[in-house]
Amino acid sequence: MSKTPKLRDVAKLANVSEMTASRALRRVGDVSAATRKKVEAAALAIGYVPNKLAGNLASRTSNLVGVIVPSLSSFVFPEVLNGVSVKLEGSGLQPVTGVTDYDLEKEEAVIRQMLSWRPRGLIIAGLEHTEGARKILRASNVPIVEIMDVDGEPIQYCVGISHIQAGRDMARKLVESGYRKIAFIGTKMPKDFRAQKRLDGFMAGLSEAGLSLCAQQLYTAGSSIETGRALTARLLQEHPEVDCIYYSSDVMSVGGLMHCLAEGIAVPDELALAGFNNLEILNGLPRKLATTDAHRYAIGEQAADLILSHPKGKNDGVARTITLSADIETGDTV
Amino acid sequence: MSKTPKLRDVAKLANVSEMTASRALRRVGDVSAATRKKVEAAALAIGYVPNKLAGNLASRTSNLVGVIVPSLSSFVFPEVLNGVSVKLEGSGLQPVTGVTDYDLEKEEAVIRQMLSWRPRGLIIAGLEHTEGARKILRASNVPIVEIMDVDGEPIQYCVGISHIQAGRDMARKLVESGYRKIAFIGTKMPKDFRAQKRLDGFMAGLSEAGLSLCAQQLYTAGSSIETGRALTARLLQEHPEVDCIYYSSDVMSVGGLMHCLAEGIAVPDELALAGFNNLEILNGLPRKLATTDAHRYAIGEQAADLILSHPKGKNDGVARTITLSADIETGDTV
DNA sequence: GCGTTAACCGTTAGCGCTAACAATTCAGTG
DNA sequence: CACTGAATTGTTAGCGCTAACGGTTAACGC
Repeated sequence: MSKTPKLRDVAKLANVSEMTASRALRRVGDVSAATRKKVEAAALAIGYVPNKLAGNLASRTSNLVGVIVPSLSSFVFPEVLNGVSVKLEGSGLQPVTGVTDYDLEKEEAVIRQMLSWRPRGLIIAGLEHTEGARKILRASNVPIVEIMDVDGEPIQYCVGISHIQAGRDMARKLVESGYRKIAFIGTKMPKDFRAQKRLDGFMAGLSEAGLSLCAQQLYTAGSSIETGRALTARLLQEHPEVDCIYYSSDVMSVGGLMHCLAEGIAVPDELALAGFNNLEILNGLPRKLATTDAHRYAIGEQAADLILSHPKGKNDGVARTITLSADIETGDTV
Repeated sequence: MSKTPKLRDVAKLANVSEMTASRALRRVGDVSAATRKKVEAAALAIGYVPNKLAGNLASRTSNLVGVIVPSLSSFVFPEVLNGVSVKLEGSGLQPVTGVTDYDLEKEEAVIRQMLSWRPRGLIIAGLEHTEGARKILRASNVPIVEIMDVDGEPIQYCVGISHIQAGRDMARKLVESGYRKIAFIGTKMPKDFRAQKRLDGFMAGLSEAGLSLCAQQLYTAGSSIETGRALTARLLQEHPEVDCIYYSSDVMSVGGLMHCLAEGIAVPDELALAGFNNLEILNGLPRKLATTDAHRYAIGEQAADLILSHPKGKNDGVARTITLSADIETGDTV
């Protein structure tokens, strides 16, 4: 029990060449069943664990897939990750997560770090990047999948929904349902491009109907039920006439619902609430709130699929965008 | 722009040896400021991205930290991951996540896969592993941190809370508060060792007071508000006398609260609810439910700290366990 | 002027594995 | 029985980088 055993040790013990041992353990090429058994037994006996650093270096490929997300604290990105994870399972590929904290400079550093592993693919949330990041991504010769959002210029592959459209659709739906005094509550807006796009689309949708936001609360911290509740309380105090609130996230709209429950405000009769994401926490509440399905899990799956099916060779330069439809779940609210 | 540039290309362009270029870019050893600038400029000019596979192989270390968790779908493990991530930030270490789906065989495979990257450390949820896994972990010469749970035999480092104690404490607290008809609702029990331990501790706590569970609902799917609500409804229908329910998770207890809100059951006067984890979703609800803080984030942080502070050399064979106190948040319930 | 020291840079020799090709074995064949 | 070709195994030459050590240079003191 001194050094960690190497392939050489396995080969010696099994009385074959290193190459044969390597082939046997990886199950590639022609190795007779007998020798394979012998090699496997030897590997097991000395507790051999292959060294991927060496293996990947020698074969000039890796089995890593980088996944770069702004945050892991929300409910959103873990689910994307989960979709990626599940899809990659069995393919031999391993997701590696990087977190950017909604900071594009940090994102560039993370991208650099990821690329230095020579991954089989890179999945990045968002279409906004620094020029430097864009440059190394393009030069990388690795399949790049930008996810969540399709409103922008993808580098190569792109899977997501149109947040502008999602905002606009929700505005239309709410107007159509008869609401006129519509407010907005959002968090972390400046750095969350997608939330910003939804708001832009939402306001555009209102304009189409000759309306505009009649109140607004912005907050630069993370989303939470508590925050949603507090902001809703404040907004209603200042603007009691509001009959409908659009939130940047379901977590916040649930907070709004909690406020209404506590204050005896009838939802949706006195006040309608709409969020975004279609999180699981919406299910089981006293009222089913309106939301837009952001297809988080599906986005993760499809991104993984794109990487899996990407042809080995040179990138063909053809960008491809998959737009998922962001369907509105009206719930009881609309 | 044909091949990806290598260190050699940088060195050539900067008119220095590869070694000097390497030192300059890594900022180790003695390199004059002038040459470093030259090398950095060259690297930037040709868009050099170092190859960590090669670098780590040559230096026989890596900057990866494996984090192995049962699931990413719950609210629990992403937060642990987050703690690890934040703590590792700036240290140059990168977390890599592996998911086991609460399956010990799969866990062993994931451990094997992680070790093949020769990581700087391994963080694994839980103390239960297959014999094979235990063996390779022990032989690996990599710092191993088992997290979440301290009720068992750690391999080396361990950070977590005692779930047995947590269950027992909650039982005592509830009994002390006057509840006598106490029920339990849990999900995914057979494979979730920690939930099982809490239940064991809880029942032990009841026994101490001469009580026992007066009803129980088990379910083998993931936790959700919806499931919590449904199981609560069923349990109360079958056992209307119940005055207090202990849930295996806060998500479930929130479901219970939703049922009570819908049915007009007064919480905690008619029915007390207690969960586990102290999730953020508990904040902002009409009632503050009782729970036990599982210190998820802190566990992640401390696990990362242990890896960071682990001495480079051989493991000294000294196991070390950090037990965080699982404090009860009584909320309005108790 | 010569040794001494420190700062800086280069040379050598791998890290542990695998692609590519070469070599061997061993039926089956005419 | 040499001959062919498929199946199986071995040999060679790195993958791209860095540890370890050796050399060079310039400054400085006695």
